[in-house]
Amino acid sequence: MQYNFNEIEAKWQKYWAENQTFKAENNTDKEKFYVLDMFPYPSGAGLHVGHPLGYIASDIYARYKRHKGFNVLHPQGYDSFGLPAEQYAIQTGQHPAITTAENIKTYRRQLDQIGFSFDWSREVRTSDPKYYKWTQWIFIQLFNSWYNKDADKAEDIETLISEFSSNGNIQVNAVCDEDTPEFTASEWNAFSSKEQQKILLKYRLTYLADTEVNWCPALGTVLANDEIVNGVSERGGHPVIRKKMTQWSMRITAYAQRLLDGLDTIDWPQPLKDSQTNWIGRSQGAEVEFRIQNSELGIPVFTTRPDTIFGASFMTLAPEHELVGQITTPEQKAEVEAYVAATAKRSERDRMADVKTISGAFTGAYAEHPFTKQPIPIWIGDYVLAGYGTGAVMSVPCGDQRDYDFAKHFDISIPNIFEGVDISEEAFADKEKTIIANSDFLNGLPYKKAVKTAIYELEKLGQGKGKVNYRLRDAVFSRQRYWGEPFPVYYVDGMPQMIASEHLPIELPEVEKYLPTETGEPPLGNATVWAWDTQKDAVVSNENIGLSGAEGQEDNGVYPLELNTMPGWAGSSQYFNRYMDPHNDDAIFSKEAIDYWQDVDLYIGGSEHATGHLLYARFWQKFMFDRGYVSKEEFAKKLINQGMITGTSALVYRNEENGQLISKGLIGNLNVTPLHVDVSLVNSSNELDIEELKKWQPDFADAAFVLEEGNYIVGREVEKMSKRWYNVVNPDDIVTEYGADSLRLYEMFLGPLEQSKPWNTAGITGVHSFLKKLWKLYISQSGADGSLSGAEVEPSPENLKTLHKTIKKVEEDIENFSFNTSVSTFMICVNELTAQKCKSRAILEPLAILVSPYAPHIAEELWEKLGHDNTSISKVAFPVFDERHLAESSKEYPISFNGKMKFTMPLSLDLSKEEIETAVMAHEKTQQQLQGRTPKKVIVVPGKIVNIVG
RNA sequence: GCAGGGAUGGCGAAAUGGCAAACGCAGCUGGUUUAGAACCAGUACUCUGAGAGUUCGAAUCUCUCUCCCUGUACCA
Repeated sequence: MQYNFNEIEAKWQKYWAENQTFKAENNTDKEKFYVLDMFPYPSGAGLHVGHPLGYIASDIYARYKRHKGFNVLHPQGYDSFGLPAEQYAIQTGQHPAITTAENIKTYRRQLDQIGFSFDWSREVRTSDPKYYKWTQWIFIQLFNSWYNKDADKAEDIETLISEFSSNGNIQVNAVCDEDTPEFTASEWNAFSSKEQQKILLKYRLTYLADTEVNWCPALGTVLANDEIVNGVSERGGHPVIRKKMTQWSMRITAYAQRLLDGLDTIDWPQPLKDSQTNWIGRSQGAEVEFRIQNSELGIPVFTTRPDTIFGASFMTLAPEHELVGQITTPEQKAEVEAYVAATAKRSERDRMADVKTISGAFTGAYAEHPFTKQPIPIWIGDYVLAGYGTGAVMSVPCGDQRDYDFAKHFDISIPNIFEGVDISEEAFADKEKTIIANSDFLNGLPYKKAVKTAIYELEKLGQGKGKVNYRLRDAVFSRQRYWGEPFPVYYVDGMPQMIASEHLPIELPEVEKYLPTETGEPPLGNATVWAWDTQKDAVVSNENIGLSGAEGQEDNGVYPLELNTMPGWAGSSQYFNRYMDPHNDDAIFSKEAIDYWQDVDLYIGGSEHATGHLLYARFWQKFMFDRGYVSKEEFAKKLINQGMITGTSALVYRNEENGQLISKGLIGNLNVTPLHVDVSLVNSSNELDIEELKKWQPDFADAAFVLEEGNYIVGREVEKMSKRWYNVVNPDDIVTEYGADSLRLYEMFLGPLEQSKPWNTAGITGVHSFLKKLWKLYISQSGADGSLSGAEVEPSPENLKTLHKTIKKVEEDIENFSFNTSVSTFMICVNELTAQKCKSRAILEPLAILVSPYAPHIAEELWEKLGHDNTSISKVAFPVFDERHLAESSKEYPISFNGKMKFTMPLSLDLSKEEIETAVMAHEKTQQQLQGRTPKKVIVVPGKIVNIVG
């Protein structure tokens, strides 16, 4: 009976679906285990073989945990809002919901045929109103919260309002906008409602603020930084300008320190933690106030080196700094304005690319040194960024290379404040070796002490204090897009109002076209039914909008709704918790569900989400924790980044002399151009199928080929899997030809999970023939019914030894996520058992269970053949390793001389060190090696090795 | 520039202080057999990027260098 994988796989996939084999229960005494994949964006291209790698690994782990008796939650869903569907809609007029639904269908079919043990009853789609209802709900919770620094957590905005009305904001220690004014309780109570709302926005965890964006007038849209190339739009090459727009932002900066500290509590890859750490960018130093001469103004600067304050010979402001206009002297005005204008014209990208050119302008103004009271010239320069720190620096040329270069370029003095250091060529920035000189009270102090003293003296003067600065900025949360979550927000008199949670979801309105409006409003500006009626609590036609807010007009309670939508990361920031209770219409999840499932035990996905999704999700989780909705401050205990599967492109070489295609081995010194050809045209020996190539692209139909030994040998190149290089391998083809179990095994067999590795379809025959051997081990080839003969015989000690060393290795491998070595172990095991002609049920049953996480279809079929009718192998207990079967009485000891192994000899494991030494020394080969010399030393490691030195 | 990861047969890799290259692909030899293929038996290659150190013993630990990948950057 043949191993008919197509039939077997279809049969068991149907069985699992019909029996809901992998449905996780919320009410059970079993211990929980939550295995999660990063859910995919369903793109139109479908899956290639690189995509399922992480899913296969997590599926193996989930199946293993079920065998181990856990109640496993292993859900899957779709991150289905996003740009490609919208762009397709702009081009074709097709509603993104339709394209998205079609793509999901393809994804589901492709995922199903690989045999994943997902609990599909819990599927979520971020673009489903039933799902985004809760994304909108979280937004409202954020709006209704502020960050209390004293409690170090988010609290209900009502607690802040009551504090304001009884004590004002003087004693409030909150994370808020820089420009928040101070007020007393009576002042607060005297404010108009609108004024109060404006002030509260400065505290809310999501707030409206003016933000600089990249606006492309020709395309009528905001562009992300990566959509701009050389200052013009990537698409169309239109100019892009910086524009201030009112946008929703998330006060993630409130959580900067906790996001940093939390990293120590989770088992995530170090590179990922490092990029989050860098992204948050904590730096410790001081804020120093420099007063401007002949002026009331002061300029605060942030520095990590307050110890070098006596070396500050000038100040530099970012050209965009708000004080530039006010402090510039009439004589310098023309130069400064020209410089500011020139900088504004340069794109971010230009500025970043060109860091070598030094430019700047003198404002004519002077600041006063806090200690020496000497005048310090104030310059502007584009090496100072408006968005970091205070947008101004105290320039210490002797201690900072950029300041040094600037000073040299503009001939500003470079005082040396370091003991025994030569600064004639470059700045000196080694903190550890720093001894301060020429600095009054700091003279002779090393770096750390000098910093402390400098801060102490600044505080005494009232011109500075110790400060921690973060690179992390608040996250802009508005997008001028159609295909995203609408905000549950309407505007009364320009102030944002939240729609009450019970009226959610606010569903995306229909629009005629998915482009921005002619007046430059986002696509939702095209919607005609997009106003909120506060009487009916419903979305109504825009025509009903009253003349609300206008002086003397009657307010009919119908207001315009927000036109922006939420960014891609909104839907993915709490989806892992929604899986716990995905159909709950009354709450994002029930308390029982979150209490039981708690958090993700294992999260597998790509490292490209390091500073996006994974940072925002941690932020929202901490917020949900503060507000008491979840019990874990970190949502995923362990995270693994699977590596990328790269493609192995195939290349033919065109001789530029005569246009002939030259086989790779014959190129020599010829001038050739490599051309990509489809990988499916090449066999495992790199031989090209010339006839198929001619059919594949007409360009090759008449080409002449220069062969070596009768074949055309292609070149190979490992590149990213992409249509462009004709190296994409579709899992559907692999499944049809070799089966899902072969695909699963092969993806694991390729190499360590976290490593990037090239795909080469040729190698799959190895694991495929392993499966055939496994099948043969169980199924008698002669018996027509495929019955197992001799299954009841007692296993031999040899059989048991093979089985138990396999159990041990496979269990260790799964726990260590070393799936590639498990596959080798299975191969060795089956090779051994085949050689032993093992037919014993006591061996074959546990082996089927061991294999089942990796190759579940064949395992189910063999389990059934072993007589377990109509039951799934998926929840059978994992075999228990028994050391007794591995017990050995003797070992083949390697005998080495000065560390080089010369021969082996068998010795009993019961022998003592001395007995081993005696036996080894007595051996004739030892005497041969020594040639009469007496060894200096004999190292005996019982059970391992003997080393003779001398 | 900075941070992180890496370098082992022709290829993917295994071995994390004790017999380097398990397992598989490709190659070679032989056999059974075929329309194509498939299957079985057997087999070679190579000495861990370079250099130094620690050790009885190093692919593995330490240092220096070279090269490759990934991320990130006038961050004060």
